[in-house]
Amino acid sequence: MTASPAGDPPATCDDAPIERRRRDAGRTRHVLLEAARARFARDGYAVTTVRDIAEEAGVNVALINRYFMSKEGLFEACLTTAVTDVRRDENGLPIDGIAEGIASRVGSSTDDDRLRVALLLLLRSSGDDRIDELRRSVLSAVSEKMAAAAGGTDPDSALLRAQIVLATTLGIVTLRSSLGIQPLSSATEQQLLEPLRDLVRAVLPGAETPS
Amino acid sequence: MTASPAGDPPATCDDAPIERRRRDAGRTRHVLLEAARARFARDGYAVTTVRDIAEEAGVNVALINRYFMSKEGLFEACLTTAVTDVRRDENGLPIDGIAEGIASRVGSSTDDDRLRVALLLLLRSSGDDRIDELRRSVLSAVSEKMAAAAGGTDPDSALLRAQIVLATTLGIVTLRSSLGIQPLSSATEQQLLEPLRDLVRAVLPGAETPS
Amino acid sequence: MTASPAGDPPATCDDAPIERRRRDAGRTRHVLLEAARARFARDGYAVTTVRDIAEEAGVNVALINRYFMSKEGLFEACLTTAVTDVRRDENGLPIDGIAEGIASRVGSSTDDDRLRVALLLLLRSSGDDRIDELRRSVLSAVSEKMAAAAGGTDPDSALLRAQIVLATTLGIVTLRSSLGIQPLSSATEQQLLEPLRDLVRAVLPGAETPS
Amino acid sequence: MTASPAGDPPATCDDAPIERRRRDAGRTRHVLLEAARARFARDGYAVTTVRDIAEEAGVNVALINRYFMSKEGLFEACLTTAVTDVRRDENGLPIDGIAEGIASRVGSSTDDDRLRVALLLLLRSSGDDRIDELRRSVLSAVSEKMAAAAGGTDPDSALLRAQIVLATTLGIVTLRSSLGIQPLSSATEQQLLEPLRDLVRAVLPGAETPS
DNA sequence: TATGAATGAGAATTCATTCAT
DNA sequence: GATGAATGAATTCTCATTCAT
Repeated sequence: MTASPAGDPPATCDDAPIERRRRDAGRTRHVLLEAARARFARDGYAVTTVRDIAEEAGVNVALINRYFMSKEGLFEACLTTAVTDVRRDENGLPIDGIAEGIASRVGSSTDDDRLRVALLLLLRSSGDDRIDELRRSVLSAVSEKMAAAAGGTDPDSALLRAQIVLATTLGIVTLRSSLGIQPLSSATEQQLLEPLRDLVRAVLPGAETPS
Repeated sequence: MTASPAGDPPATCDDAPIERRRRDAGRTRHVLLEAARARFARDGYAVTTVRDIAEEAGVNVALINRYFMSKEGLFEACLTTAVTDVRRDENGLPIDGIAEGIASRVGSSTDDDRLRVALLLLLRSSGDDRIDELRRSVLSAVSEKMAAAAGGTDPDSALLRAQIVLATTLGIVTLRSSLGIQPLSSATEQQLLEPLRDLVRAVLPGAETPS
Repeated sequence: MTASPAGDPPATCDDAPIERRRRDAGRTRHVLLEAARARFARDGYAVTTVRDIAEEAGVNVALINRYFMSKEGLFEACLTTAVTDVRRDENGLPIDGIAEGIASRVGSSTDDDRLRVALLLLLRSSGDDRIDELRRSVLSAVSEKMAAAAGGTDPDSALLRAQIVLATTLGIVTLRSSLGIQPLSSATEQQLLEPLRDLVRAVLPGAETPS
Repeated sequence: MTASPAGDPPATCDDAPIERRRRDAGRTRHVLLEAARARFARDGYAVTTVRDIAEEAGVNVALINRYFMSKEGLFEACLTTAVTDVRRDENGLPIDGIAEGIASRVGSSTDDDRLRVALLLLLRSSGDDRIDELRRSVLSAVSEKMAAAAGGTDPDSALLRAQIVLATTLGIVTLRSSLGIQPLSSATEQQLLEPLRDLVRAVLPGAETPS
C-alpha cells in the first residue's frame, strides 16, 4: 500500500528522509477516497466531518476541496466507487448461487471489506437529488439482475421478489454494522448460509438449480 | 388533526383565524413530538435541525428545550414513543400470521403511519450510547418474540432466523421510504403478502399453520 | 418570618389550606428583593438569572417584571436597599471606633448579613450608567464621612486616606466572599480587629482617641 | 503597538492600508489574548462576549475556538498570563519597599498596564472551579511571599496581616478601575505612596527598614 | 502540491420578557 | 395577584470552504 515503488526519486534530499511519497496527487486522492468510504459508510454523511476524513487519511483538509470540489463531491466519488464495486461483483455473480453470494458479501467481518462498505454507502444520502438518483439506479439494476437470474414466469412479480431479497441483504448489513444485535451481528458466513438458502429458494422460485 | 372543537367561532374572518388552542402545554409537547418523529424518521438525527421541527410544529424553537431539555432529549422521547408503539403492536401480533403482520406494517402508505415511522426511528442514531442501547434492546426483544412465535427445534438458530426476517422488514421499510425503487416502493399490502408468506414459511419453519 | 400574623383571612377556603399568605403583594416584593440581594451580591449581576432569583424566593418569575419592571429594575432596587443600609449604619458609626466598625461589618460570617451584602452589592455593576452613578455617590459619601470623622489637617489628603481605608474594607469583603483564602477568610472579628486598629491608626492619623 | 515594521509601503493610501502581517498564527493568538485580558479585566467574564473580544482584536470569532478551544479556555489562558506576570513581578519585589511596590503597581494609569490588569483578572471568575483554584493559589502565594518579606514574630498573624495589605491593594485597583471615585481614582503614584507607607509600616511591623 | 490560517454561515441553547388565563 | 406558556434576541460553538504562502 504505502510501499514506495521503483520510480521514486533517489533519496538525495536529506531533510526529510522518512516521509515517502509526498506530493503525489494520485495517492492523496486515493487515501482520501478510502478514508471517506469508511467513515461515510459507518457514520453517515451528515455526521462525518471533512476534518475527520482528512485526519484519518493523514492529509490536509483543504485537499478535499482541491481534489473533489466539496464534501458532496467527495461523497459522490465514494458512491461512484461503490457503484463500480457492485457492478464488477454482479458480473462474477454465480447464477445458481444467489444465497451463497449474499452470505459471503454480508458475512464478512473485516472492517474494510469493499462490498459490504459499498452496500452501506448505497444506503447513505447527502440530500443531493442527483446523487440520490445514482443510488436509486444502481439498486434498481442490482434487483433487475437478480430477477433475471431468478427467472420465473411473471417478470413483474420476479422483480418485486428480487427487491425483497435485496431488502433482506441491506437489512442484514445495516443491523450488523450499527447495532450489535446478537446472534446476527456475530454470525459467520457459514451460519448465515443455511437460512439464506431457504429464503432465496422460497422467494425466488426459479433461482435454484437442484444443486 | 387540526380538527377544530365544537366551540370555535365560525370561520368568517379569513385573514387571521390564528390557531385555536394556544397556551396548551400538553398540546405543544404533543405537536413537537409528532413533528420530530416525522422528521427524525425521514431525514435522520443529524440532518434535522430543531428549527425545522419547531417550524413544522408551528411552535417557537425555545419550547423544544423547555419541554425536552435538548435536541437529544427530544430524540429520546421520540424513541420512547416508538418503543411503546412497537411493544403495543407485539401484543396484538397474530401467532400464525407473521407474514400478514409484516405486510400490513410495512405496506402502509400514509405518511404518518405510526408503526412504519417507529421502525424507521429505531434505525436512526443520535450517537448517544444510552439511547442506542434502548434501540438495541427493543429490536432484540422483537426478534426474540418472533423466534418464540416461530418455535422450531433449535432456539439459537430460530433467533438468528427471526433476526433475518426482522432485517427483511427493516430493509423494506428503508427502501420504500428513502429511495423510490419500483415496484417495491408502490407495492400494496396485498402484493407484498404473497412473497412475504413464502419468505416467512421458509425462514421460520415452525411459524406457519397449514392455513 | 413566614409565620402568619393575626390578620389572616379565616381559613374558609378548603382547597389550599397549607399555603399561607398567598396573593400578598408586599410580601412577594420583599422575598424577591431579599433573594435578589443575596444572589447579586454573591454571584454578580450578569451571572445571576431572574429564574434563579424567583426560584430562591419561591415565587413566579413573571412577578419580577411585574414588581420591578425588569431585571435591571430589580437590581436598582437592591442597590437602593444597600444604600439605605449603609446610610443607616453610618449614623450609628462610633466616632472613635472606625477599626471596630470595619471589623464588625467585615467579620460577620452569617450568610445573609445585611451590611456585608450591601458592601458587595456596591461593587457589582449591571452596566447601567445611572445605577453606577448611584454606587459611586454612595461610596464617595462613605469615604467623606470617614474622612470627616478622622479629621486631620489637610482635608484633601484625609479624603484620599479614607478612601484607602474604604478600599481595604471592600478588598477584605471581596476576598472573604469569593475565594476562600486562608487565614483571612475564616478570621474572626476579634482576629481582624488588631491589625485593623493598627491600620486605621496609621492611615487616618486624626481618627484615634487615646482610648 | 501598531508600529509598522521597516518594509512597509509608505502610508500614501489612506483608505485601506489593510493590516500588515496577516495569516500569522502566533500574532493572532497574541492579539486575541491581549484583547481578552483587557475586556475580561474591565468587564468581567460573563458580560464579555467572544464577539466583543474578536472584534476588538480585529479577528474572526471562530479563531477563539481554534486557538483556545472555548471562551473558558481563553479565560484560563488570560489568567495564566496574569499568574506569570504576578510571579515575575514578585521576584523583582524590593524587600524593604513593599509600599513603593504597591504604589507603582496600583498607580499606573495607562489603560493596558500589565500588572494592574493581572490583578483585576485575578478577581474575576468564570465559575469554573479548576480555574478558581488557580486564582486562589496565586493570591495565597503572593500574600505568603509578602508575609515572609515582612518577617515578624508570629508567622500566622503575619500572614493575616499580609492578606489585609493584599486586600487593600486589590480594593484600590478595583475602585480606581470601575468607579471613578475621586481623589483616589486620579491619584498619582506619588500621592499614593505616603499613605501606603504609613499603612504598610503599621500593618506589617517587621517590613520596614528605618528608611 | 501542500499547508494551515482565516472566514462566514448556521447550529443548539439560554434568557429576559410578554401574554393569556 | 399569580401562573406558566410563549417569544425573540442573543450567545457560544462547529464546520465547510477559501486564501495566502
